[in-house]
Amino acid sequence: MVGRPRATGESAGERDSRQDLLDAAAELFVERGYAATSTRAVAERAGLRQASLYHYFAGKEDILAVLLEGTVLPSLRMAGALREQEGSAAAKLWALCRFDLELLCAGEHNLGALYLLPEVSAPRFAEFRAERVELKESYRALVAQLVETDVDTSADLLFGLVEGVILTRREKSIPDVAAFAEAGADAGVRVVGRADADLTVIRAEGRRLSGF
Amino acid sequence: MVGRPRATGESAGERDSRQDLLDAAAELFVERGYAATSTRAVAERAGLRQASLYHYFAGKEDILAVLLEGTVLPSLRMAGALREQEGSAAAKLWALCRFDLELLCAGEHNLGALYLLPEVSAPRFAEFRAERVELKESYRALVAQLVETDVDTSADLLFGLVEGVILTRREKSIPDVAAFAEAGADAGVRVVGRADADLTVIRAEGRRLSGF
DNA sequence: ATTATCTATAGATCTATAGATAATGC
DNA sequence: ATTATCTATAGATCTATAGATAATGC
Repeated sequence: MVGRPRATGESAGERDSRQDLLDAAAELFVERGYAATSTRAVAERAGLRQASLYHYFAGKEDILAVLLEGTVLPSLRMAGALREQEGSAAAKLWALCRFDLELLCAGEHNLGALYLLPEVSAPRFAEFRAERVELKESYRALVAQLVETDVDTSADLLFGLVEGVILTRREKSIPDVAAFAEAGADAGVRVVGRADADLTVIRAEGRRLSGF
Repeated sequence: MVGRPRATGESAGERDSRQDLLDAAAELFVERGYAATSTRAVAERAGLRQASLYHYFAGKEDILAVLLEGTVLPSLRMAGALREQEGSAAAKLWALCRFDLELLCAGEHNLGALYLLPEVSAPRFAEFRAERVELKESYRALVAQLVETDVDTSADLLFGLVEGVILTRREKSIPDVAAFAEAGADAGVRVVGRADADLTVIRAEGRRLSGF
């Protein structure tokens, strides 16, 4: 290994020190929040001394920005892929809900909880926020094809249903993620007024669309 | 007014300085978060100097505890009142969802966002968290009467749908709160599988139950 | 020579306490 | 005398920078 050895004796994790820092920050930001997490806490959890963090990141905000970016991009890509396919709006909505729910439930840390941090409203994170607005637009466009009135309200409620899993996950672990995501997607299409009788068909088409 | 006058010249607000401090803290904790809000910021927004805050509160945590307490108690009371009435589970669930949604949408500040603060997981706020668990139990008990399988999952999704409005409210204002709350309650009973055909009846009974 | 780390620290906070002061009430 | 406020400050952070050091690579 090039460079001075760590004072702790440990060597970098499976990937590298930068990734060690991101992992440590993810865990601490989710559990304690951004402002309450010091650069010292992040660095030391990663096995480094506080100042060494500045070799990899321009500052604390930079770390949060990198973490946030990683959480929306997959959903945006999925929404785009669905848009370009043939299929019913209900099935696309089902597939999008399921995908987002799986993503929010996946991973050791509840990374979706980063959205909840009040610091995210700072100008520094405007790009991230714009991407979330774009994702919400995708939901809205599908909802518009499925309900006659109150498109905005339905889209708000549906988006809330999906993101509500972040709050659920904060208080308990979700044992069967796949089942939970499907049940959530079912609930999503019910919110926009699909009768249970149609669900079997929608689900089957939704699963097919997810493969692309 | 007894006591030394404020250095700012202002006198206390409509109620008293303690309430001025609570209002200021509510606004700042919701917008910037707990750790990122200094006692100086709270005191000065309330028109006092930093140290004067300690005349009313033992510390910063104490302020958050008081604010949190005020946000669950009304919902718990409503859940209790519904439990003691005659009525269908679907109508009770509708009424509870509507009540909570109204509450979360009411008030100048998005006080529900206080639940999102990572600091709430500290031992100091265990009582508040226990009360939220109790509220969630009320949802679960009603859901258990309405779905056959996956009671827990349905209750999680439903609770998420309701609390999701906190996230919605962070990004946009809700113009017609009453309409939004009813639409949300409708969506709630749909999530537990009620067909649209039954909704008119459920709504009518739910509104009647809300009056108690 | 380059790199990854370290130690040390300046300067800016922030919380909570000690004790003074400017009102009213008795 | 009591109360609500103030000023001042101790002590504990915390972020970011400066500059040293211990490896490898050439």
